[in-house]
Amino acid sequence: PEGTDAASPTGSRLRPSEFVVNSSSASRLNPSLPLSQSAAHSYQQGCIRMTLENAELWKSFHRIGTEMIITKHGRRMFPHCSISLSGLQPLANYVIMVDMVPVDGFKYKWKKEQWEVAEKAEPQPPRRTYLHPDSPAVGAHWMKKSLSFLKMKLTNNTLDQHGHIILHSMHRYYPRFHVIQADSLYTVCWGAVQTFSFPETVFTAVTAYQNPKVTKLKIDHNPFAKGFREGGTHSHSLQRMPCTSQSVQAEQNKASTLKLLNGGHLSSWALEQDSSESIHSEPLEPQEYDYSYEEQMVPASAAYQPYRSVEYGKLPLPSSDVDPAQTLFRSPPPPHPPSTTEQATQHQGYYHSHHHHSNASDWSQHPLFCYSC
DNA sequence: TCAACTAACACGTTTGAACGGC
DNA sequence: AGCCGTTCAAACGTGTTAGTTG
Repeated sequence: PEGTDAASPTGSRLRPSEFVVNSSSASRLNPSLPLSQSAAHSYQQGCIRMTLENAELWKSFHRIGTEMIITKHGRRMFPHCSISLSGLQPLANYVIMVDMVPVDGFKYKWKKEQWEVAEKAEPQPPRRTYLHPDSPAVGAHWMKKSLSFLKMKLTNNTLDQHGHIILHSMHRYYPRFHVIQADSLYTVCWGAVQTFSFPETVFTAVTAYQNPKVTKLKIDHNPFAKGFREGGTHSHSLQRMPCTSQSVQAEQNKASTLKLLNGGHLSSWALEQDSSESIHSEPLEPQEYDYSYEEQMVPASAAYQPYRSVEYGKLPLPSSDVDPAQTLFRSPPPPHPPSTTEQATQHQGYYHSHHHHSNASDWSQHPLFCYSC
């Protein structure tokens, strides 16, 4: 609430004025805000680092276009989200959470062995957050070993009562990890939020696998799918499936996407941008995530430059009253492009510092969080 | 007609209780 | 009594497939 002190990740107490609260998406995404200025402020808050475990596996899927099955009763992710943390205060309590963020404003379809934009995205389902079962725990605990979100499940059932993450099929998402300094689940909303995401974790939610390459990769790596490996009862069906080369497919996707978008919706930015740099379009989906906190984009390291925030200067964004559909159409939907981040030697998370200073109602958007309480 | 979705299925993995040995 | 390792059955998770839905 306004007027209440909030703890920084470093444990220092900051005056409310240091947490600029503004629920206006236009303000949060103000192109005129110097990034370096934001970054400087963020680094003062602490130096929490997050690393994606099994990053190579994620990349393997990312190269061909990760698909995640969603079912009525909930399906685990594979690869599952697993991270490691450093830079936390050993004795301070933290809560770790994950939510899923739409990559763009499109619904996709699998046509002729490639993903194409089908239509505008459906209205976003109830946004839920998965709370790591160890939460809250001290920083020393979180840094002791990697954190697994193995048991997090995805569902397409908007009436789900089990607290699973609700997603739309044929839409693209990426997991976003929140590190919140808080002594208990009840005080989470008063803590500072630091958010991380990884470009290679973008996936398309599906009710049935579309790309046979994804199926094969899952069978090869997921122990639960061992029964379907070569020599199994069903593996023959995979071998019949024709495949196009990655490069050709990527070009086809790009071409089809641009073709579809052309016709008044495609901006010059979309034409200029290489698809590999447009995976992460978080800055273009402000309407998707209406928390009342200042959103600061801070690149974690130079190695992650390809994952930098969008250059707003190239975007002809109106100052306010942004029509979600129009905004989203300004962003070229990436046909799961090969990520340039594969060149990075480290897999440190793309780091946003959300110095959260909001009221409890903001968190009421997280049913799972309520369940935990 | 067709793409998307659902539920049943077979198979392998995981989990945890029960047990025995030290 | 407590700890450790093994066994085994039940529960769980997986992709496939045929049928259903819109």
